[in-house]
Amino acid sequence: MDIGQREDMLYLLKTFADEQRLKLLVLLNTKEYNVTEMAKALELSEPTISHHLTRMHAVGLLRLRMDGNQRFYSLNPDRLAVFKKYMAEIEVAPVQTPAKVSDNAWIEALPWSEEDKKVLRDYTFNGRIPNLPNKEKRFLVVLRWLATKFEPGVRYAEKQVNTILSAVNEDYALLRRSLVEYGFMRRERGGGDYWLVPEEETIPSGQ
Amino acid sequence: MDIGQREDMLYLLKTFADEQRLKLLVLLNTKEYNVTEMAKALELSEPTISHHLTRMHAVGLLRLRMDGNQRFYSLNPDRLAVFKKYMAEIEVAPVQTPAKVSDNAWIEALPWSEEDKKVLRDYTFNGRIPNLPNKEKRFLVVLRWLATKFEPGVRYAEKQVNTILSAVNEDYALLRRSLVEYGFMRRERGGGDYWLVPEEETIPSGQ
DNA sequence: CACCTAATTTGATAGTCATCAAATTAGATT
DNA sequence: AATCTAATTTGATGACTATCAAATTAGGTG
Repeated sequence: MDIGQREDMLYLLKTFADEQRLKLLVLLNTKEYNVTEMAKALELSEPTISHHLTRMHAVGLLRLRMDGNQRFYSLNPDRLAVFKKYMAEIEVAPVQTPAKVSDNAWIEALPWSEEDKKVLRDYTFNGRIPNLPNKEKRFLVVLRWLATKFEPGVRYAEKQVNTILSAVNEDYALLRRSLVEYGFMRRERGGGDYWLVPEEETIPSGQ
Repeated sequence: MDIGQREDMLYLLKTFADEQRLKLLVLLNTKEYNVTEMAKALELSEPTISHHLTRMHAVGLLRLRMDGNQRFYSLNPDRLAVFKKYMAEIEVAPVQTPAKVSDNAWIEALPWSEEDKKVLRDYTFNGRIPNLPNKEKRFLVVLRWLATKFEPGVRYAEKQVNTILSAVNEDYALLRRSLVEYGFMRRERGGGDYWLVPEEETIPSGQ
């Protein structure tokens, strides 16, 4: 991606990155509109709409048709196509990891079935789980693994739990809730500390 | 595109729409970096880089690997893929015209062959031609039609010509030049007014 | 010309955010 | 502990910009 292209893309991006302008794009996707109509549709003043339209027109995203007093704006599909091309060109190179085998060594060390370990291998990356599995069965594997990150007999404040969980996935709230729901952890009545449920009271590993 | 998706996309867009963050993306495309390295590369302070990284990490674009004191950030290709998918989904619908038949009535009124009229029907939209045809043959049809917008015997200043042509397509300069090149109009020697070439001296209509 | 309507421009205001210096946290080392 | 290094957090500042009211421009019509 050359420098001129990046500048063009940056300006296009900044134009797109506004809630009202996104709404205008969606509107204009179906047909052309004049300024008054758009102001009504978005519940904004005409000067504001005019401001946005001027900007979008300046980057070439819009076409303008004059009709008497009125100005009808419509999308410029060509320009949109250019933008989409830029976006598509952003490389999603399979990030060349330092990829030490040791990164996954901890999985092999777990006293689990091959099947469960495969789930972990599939979903972990540098010790994190960027995307949680949807299937309940695999999600349970993740939860069981998360449980190993807590010490038996120790009481954890909610904040501590959050910190530990967020190291694995951003949606730590979901994880915390799920750990309790599925019986891996318990919480003090009335909302206090959390603690690990002893292994023998837990759902057994899949086979 | 549902509402939640649009919010997600908006936040992603805002994250992308910053010069430094774009640079970071390009950097991280090849390999992981720690904060100090990135600060050096972009010639910004560490807090500033940290600020950008935090944001990018919050929307899930980055992975984080801790190594002693250092924090290595890398791209999250999955999340990038999601963003690209959003972008690709922006519709470039073939703008559905108000399509009153009356809009096209003027075409039927032309004393031309069906073939030529079909070209005009295909390319006009509310009296404009948003995308000029590439094929020379069709482009000539457009030029012949444009010629009808000028009065025989009248001398037009360049600005007048531009105004008339830009009502049809933004690239009025190309149109003006082409009208002269293909012999539909002439220009005063030394660069002055334009005028229409009498019909009988013009390239005849296709069949 | 006077008037009406559509739209833009101008000017002011408020909110967001990129940036950096200074202070703080946290891991590693001695 | 004391210290060193890497990074984040805090707080302040400046730049940008979305928004609207008021003024202005411009086409259309009586």
